[in-house]
Amino acid sequence: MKDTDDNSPGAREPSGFIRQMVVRDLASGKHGGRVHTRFPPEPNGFLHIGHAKSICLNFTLAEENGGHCNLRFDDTNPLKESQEFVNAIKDNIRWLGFRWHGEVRYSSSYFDQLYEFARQLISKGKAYVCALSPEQAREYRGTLTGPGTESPWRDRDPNESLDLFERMRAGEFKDGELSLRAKIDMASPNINLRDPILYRIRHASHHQTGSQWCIYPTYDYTHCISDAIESITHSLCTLEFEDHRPLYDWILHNLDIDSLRAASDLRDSDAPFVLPEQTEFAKLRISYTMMGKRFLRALVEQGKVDGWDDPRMPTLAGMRRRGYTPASIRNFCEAVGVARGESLVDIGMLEHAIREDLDRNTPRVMCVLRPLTVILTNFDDNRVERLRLARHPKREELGSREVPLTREIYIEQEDFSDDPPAGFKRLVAGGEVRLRGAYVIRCDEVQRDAAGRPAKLRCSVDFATLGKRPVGRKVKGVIHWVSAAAGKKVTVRLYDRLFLSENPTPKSVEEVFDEINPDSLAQLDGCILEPGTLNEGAGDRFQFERVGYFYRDREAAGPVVFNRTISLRDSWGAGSAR
RNA sequence: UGGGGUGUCGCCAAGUGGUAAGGCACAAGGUUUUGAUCCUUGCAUUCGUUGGUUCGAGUCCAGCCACCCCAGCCA
Repeated sequence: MKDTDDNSPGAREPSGFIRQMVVRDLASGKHGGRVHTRFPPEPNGFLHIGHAKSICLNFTLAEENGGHCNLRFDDTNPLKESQEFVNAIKDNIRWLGFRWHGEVRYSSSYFDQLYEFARQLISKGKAYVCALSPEQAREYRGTLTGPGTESPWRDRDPNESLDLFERMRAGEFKDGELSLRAKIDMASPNINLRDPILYRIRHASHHQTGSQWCIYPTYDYTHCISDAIESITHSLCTLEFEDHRPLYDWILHNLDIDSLRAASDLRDSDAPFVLPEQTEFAKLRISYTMMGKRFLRALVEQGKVDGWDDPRMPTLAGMRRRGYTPASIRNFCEAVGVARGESLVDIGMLEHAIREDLDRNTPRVMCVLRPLTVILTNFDDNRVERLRLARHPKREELGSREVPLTREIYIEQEDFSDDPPAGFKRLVAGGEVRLRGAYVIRCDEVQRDAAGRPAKLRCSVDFATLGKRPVGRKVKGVIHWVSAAAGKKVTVRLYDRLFLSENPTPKSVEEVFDEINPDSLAQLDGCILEPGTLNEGAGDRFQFERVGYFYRDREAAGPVVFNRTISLRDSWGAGSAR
């Protein structure tokens, strides 16, 4: 992001092991000077901030090196996938601001080719049709410390396997009855090499291919070939696939390289065809957050949250609805970096990224969340004073807005105190405070409700203080306010972290529910917003001065709702959260 | 008792044999009609640990310790 200093002496070396690897590969001409990456989600759920890390990595790596990045749906398991997720994922990636190269890809569109390659492996005696049941296969696989046992079908004649494989495809067998396996090494210390399953029978309809197939290739078999077909150079994935790399390479190296080339996007080009290589990096984990799909799904399905796009969810849809900007998420991913060590990123880094963006780009407006009535006793009853306030304290080019001041206004309940703590610089009985962008007022009288709580303040305005310091005294406090007559009533939703513990690592769905913060959502219905904020063209993102950053929720009809994206930093009264 | 990985400031993270970048957080000052922003300053004699090689080691070697991943016809 900041390597824009092209006139600085000595171009900056890219940092991070993946960027360095690419630079090295480019220098050595390994892939004919190409960088081609891909983001390969399975459409079985919504994307979350962890996926954003991978998206940013793949797309920016290509971008920085004049390469391309494909979007490929890794859709080899029809049981878990759906078109709904395909659409949502495409939408999320576009929202983040990335554009994939060419058409969207699907592993499923390579099914014919994959089938042919499987036949090739069988013919070469590198794969066989096995009749072990899933349970038997597990027993035969052996353990972490002990070798496996070879399948009795392992040395089946290739022609017989070919015939059986064709009949599997034709639908002659039931789910689980037969499978296609690679013939590698049942004694390998790497369990992924103990004759892994390449194809399984699944009489299920697929969101892309319908009922065309009843056998489906596995991830391990599909991924490497799909990468080769798309002439991917750098295949980036997370650490848990490290043990799969030898299998990734085995499959590619046991296929005829010319047949791979002929199936690839490079088939009609002069570019050298080089096999893709897999590189792993650590997944993103964030404190007070949980990314497991299974657990997120449970939250949605059990109604613990409002849906996949609930603003408390770490999904991109949720973060978007919460008010996160694409830039903030991209900056965050850049700040976190990409390494091979498992780490737990402080959620404060995410909060910093969104505040940084919003502080710079968001117009200011006033909104009173919990109103307390104030009567300006020396302000004429039907007078409306139209004040001009800057939309942004540092960016004049953002212009100004008109804010009406009237005799009756609202201020924040917590900006008045009967019993002020040390250092309190807001309003107290007999004390003075500045109304933001307007006058200094003095609280002359406190009217109370039946319970003795302040219900209405009667204050007098010092008319000599508009844009000027009061003479003869210092008034430190500045509070926000809204005209009672002109203000708009809106609903505000305040969000807090969804999980209580810093590192939620549930084992079961029940444990997830135990981790939920009961106060993660507070809805306030009687908030009073500065008029003009709801006008056409005013935008959806604002800083409510002294309160936080808010995003207008357009999902629901009915009353106007603002979601709090993030509070302002608050160095006053660290413990006393609003 | 198998295999594959990782250990640098409270949290991320650069660093690839020449004497510990940066960001977040935190602390202290300054500016301020947002207790915000902004600015300044401070914040690892030390890189899991013990030895070794070297003029010199976070970087090389060996041992030890800790943590993560792998036994789906999931991805």
